Amino acid sequence: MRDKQRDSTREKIVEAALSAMTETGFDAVSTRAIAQRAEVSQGLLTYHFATKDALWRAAADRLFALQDEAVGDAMQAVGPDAPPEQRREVLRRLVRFNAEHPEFFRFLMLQGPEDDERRTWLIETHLMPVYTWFSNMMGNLPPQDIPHAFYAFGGASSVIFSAQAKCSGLTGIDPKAEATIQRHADYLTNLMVPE
Amino acid sequence: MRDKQRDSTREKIVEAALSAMTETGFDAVSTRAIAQRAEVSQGLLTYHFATKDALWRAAADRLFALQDEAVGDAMQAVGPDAPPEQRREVLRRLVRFNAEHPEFFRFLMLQGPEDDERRTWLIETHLMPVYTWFSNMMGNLPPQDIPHAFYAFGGASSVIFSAQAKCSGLTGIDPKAEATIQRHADYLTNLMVPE
DNA sequence: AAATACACTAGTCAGTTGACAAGTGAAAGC
DNA sequence: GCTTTCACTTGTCAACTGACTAGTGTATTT
Repeated sequence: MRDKQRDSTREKIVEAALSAMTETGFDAVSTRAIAQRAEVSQGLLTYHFATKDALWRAAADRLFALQDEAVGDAMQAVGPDAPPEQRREVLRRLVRFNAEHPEFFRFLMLQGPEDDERRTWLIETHLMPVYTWFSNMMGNLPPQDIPHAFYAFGGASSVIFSAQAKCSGLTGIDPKAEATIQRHADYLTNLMVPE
Repeated sequence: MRDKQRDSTREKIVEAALSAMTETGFDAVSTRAIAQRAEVSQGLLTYHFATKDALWRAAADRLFALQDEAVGDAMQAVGPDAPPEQRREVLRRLVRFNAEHPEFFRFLMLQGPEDDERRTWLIETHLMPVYTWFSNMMGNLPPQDIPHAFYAFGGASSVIFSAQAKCSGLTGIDPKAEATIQRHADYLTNLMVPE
């Protein structure tokens, strides 16, 4: 009973931290602002997460857990010899994940070059597995193209959703609309894995 | 004589502000940190630029002036009926610009949804013209594909360079290397405008 | 029913923030 | 040569930062 309460509070805090941090970045967000979003006292943050840094890591863990849940199994199942349609399906799911979680890409981009330790931790703990799966899935490409495909697809599939407010103001289309997501997925899939 | 000094100082400050702000974001950077980079006193920032916000705008102006210098003329020259090779050349130059100025894309991404006024100013003043040129250049595509092409190419051509430190740590390739830039330009150009 | 455990709050700390006020000194104008 | 201009520095301000300490109240254990 008390444990359940504890977990739900921690979750509420991580959720608030994640959304706050992906709006303005780690350093720009105060623990008090996060606490206010989570509707708890500021002291409670340092109670559950010793430092702001630890809270950042908890937010990262949550983010990659979400990604794994959404595309992990599909991505691992598709190897270099898989039929193109399977690959296309995984790419479509990745686009959809980025549309539903624009904070994922923002979190990665906002983590700048300034903090070596956080960056290294992020690469080793979370980024490397994803890159390995992607490499395996796209193993049909020439090996030297893999990093380019990874970053090209990563950027191409995310920016339109992660720069949401700018996108609708600029192009008039609504990046949250189902039709937009669908069209973006189709557009990219056709580029990367032609039928 | 004094005017020249004034201009070079202002430039030094804008330069420092730009590099600092694109590392950690607007709110996370202190005016004192910027002043230190520019090797001037903190008070001088408020002397030349009344507020931190004004300094941000000056940084944006400089960034888009750089872009215009690098690709503006080429982009405006290529219309919907231009031969593919011309379009390919502009895309290659855009990739190169993003490689040489990874701070450009970072600046755009770090500007989150939090500040309406800055975002609107950025769209109307700088983003809209670029989007219009791009639309015109890619006028051979179905109109409804234009926003998707814009964001897909924008993201695909930038992230590998703007996430520099993460990229070399993750993939082992050096995004600053000439060969990498060339390869990325070729890879993307072939995707977007097949020969 | 008394004792314990612990999720949680309030208050406090030194250090940092953006902006401003007052002063300095060297170049430009007369 | 005297005055004015102005790029620039120093010092100061209230407001805010992350982390810590000392508590409080309620559920669980004995």
